Amino acid sequence: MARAGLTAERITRAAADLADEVGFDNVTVSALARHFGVKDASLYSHVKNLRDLRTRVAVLAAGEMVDLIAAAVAGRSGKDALAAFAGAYRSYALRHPGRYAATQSKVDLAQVADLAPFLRTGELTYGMLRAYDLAEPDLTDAVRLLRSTFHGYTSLEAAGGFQHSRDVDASWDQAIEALHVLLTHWPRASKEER
Amino acid sequence: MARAGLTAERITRAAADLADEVGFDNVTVSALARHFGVKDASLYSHVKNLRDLRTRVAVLAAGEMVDLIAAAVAGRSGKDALAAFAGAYRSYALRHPGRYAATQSKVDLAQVADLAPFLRTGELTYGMLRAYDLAEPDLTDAVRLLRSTFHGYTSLEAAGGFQHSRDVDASWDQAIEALHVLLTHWPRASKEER
DNA sequence: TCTGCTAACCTAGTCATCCTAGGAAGGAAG
DNA sequence: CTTCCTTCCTAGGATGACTAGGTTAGCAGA
Repeated sequence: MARAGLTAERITRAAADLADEVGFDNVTVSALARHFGVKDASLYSHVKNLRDLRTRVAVLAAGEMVDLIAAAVAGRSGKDALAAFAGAYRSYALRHPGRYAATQSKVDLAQVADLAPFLRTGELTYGMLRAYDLAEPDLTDAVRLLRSTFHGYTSLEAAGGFQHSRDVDASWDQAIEALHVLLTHWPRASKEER
Repeated sequence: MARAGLTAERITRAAADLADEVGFDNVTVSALARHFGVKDASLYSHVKNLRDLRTRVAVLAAGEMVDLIAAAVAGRSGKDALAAFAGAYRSYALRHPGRYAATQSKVDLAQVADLAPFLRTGELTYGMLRAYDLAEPDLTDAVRLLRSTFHGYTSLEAAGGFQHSRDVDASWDQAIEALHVLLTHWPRASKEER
């Protein structure tokens, strides 16, 4: 019998593709085994268990996503960078819903070998805000607000949470515009706040 | 043998409690049956299937949540109303993570008998923005941005997505403050936008 | 009190999935 | 050609969703 040529990487990639098709939660070891024309048990030589597989998909997706965002932001600053970051973020989340869901799943970071993809996203975000001249703790607050908005908007949109009365792309552009205005008029923490 | 006194409502409530304990995705018919000291099959006389059960939990949670928000917002307007809305929203999401996850799960609204809880949230949000004097389409855009931020922040916080370097409550207060500023300086859509 | 009916609940079974233990075969290194 | 590791297998246990069809509790009416 011919070997299927299984690898942790190939399995992870197939799992990510499957997640984009049927949803991250519906990725099953059995379905992957069928995809490779192989028995379920065979996958366990390459992947510890389902949680391990999910973690691998999360790392893969986080890496892909941060690469795309980095490429989009490169050479831009201020409002341009903000729009590029947001556009790349939303584009990835909508194009790869399963992969994106993976990045948002509770991953035990202690289990992750390569933390770089997760850390780079933070660095990119902080870098993007450099143009707005914020100091801590405003900087962290602004980062959190941006992340929340990006994640919230895309996940609500992907879940069909918005009615169709108003174009979703236009709303998004407007949201970016609004966030830019917000960052330029950021209400700085007064001294009595810590 | 004594009857357990099962009801769709009792099952739904138990499922919601279980969801808050172990997570919405980990709610299982078997576990609920065990909780009632009953066989799995018995639940299917009251609830069609797992999806039906999840939908019921979602409706229950949405109703509870909108009631709390409505109570918090009542009699307030402007920034006060915004802070009250946001506080009630976040408080519910953090106190009842399983229930909150249920409200965010993709619910086939065609299956839901009572749509009122879902519609009331929208009404409350639009009402809250009345003080900021926005016209369409800015109004819808602002609503979407607020919902995105609230949902994004609470779900990132619940998932442990924020580092511990900066107090999460303080960041939240600052975010509300920032959103208030944003709403008062909202960049209105110019005429060439539709 | 007895009869009947309608649920509520059960037994028994199917199917899908995750996962483990241990065996056989491909194929590269010696 | 032999050795040995890895890949993939068979076999099987456990849990969970769900169905078909039977039994019984407990109430309504005679």
